[in-house]
Amino acid sequence: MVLLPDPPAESLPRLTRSFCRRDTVTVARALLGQLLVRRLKDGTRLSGLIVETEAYLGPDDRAAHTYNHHRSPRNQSMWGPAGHAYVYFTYGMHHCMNVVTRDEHCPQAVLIRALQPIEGHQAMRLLRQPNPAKPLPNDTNLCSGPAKLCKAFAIARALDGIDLITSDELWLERARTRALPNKNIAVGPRIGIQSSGDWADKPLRFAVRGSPYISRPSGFTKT
DNA sequence: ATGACGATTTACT
DNA sequence: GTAAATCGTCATA
Repeated sequence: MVLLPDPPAESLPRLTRSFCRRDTVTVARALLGQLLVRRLKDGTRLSGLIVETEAYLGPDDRAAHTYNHHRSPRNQSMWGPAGHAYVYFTYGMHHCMNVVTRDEHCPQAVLIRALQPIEGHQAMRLLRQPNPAKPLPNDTNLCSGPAKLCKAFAIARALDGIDLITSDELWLERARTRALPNKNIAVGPRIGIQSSGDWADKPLRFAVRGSPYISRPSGFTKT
């Protein structure tokens, strides 16, 4: 089982806009092992290593919110520059967060699906608060899904469109210089998009191989 | 104005 | 394994 090492306690250099502007699959892979950081209003710092991502490839991608060039107030962040957040609300109760990739008017993004909690476990637990009488059994479930991590990080529509490169509320830090080697990346079809025809089968989900912090251990077809 | 639909999670059989 | 929760968004009228 491959556990990622904890990054140093002090803050790391940020990921750049150039990092995010690259090919979306490349970014989805390169984000694995990098740190998502949140500063709450009260100053609390939360962070987690990214262990699972999905690539959404724009107008051609039937599973993407920008399929067939669909553009609306909801998804306009995907049409903007790389390095901004696309946060959407779904199922009447959940938020999910993406990192926008490529150039402006090329509406692609990487969905962040799971994190390995690093800083602020206690605050995250309070934010998740599934049932105060029945606390979460362990930290592997804290951020093991796209909506769970948004809840734990207090990420909602108010943060949609935020610039992850310059923001002091939500940003990305470089926890590893080299991309995770391919042999340590599990690859499979994306989750929850079964009605998307042939795009449902494409290998656009990426995870740190063997990590206990991912949303679902099954479904991976290759490295 | 109305109805169908989620890039999900949780509880329950 | 299945089902319920719950509502913003968008297409249609």
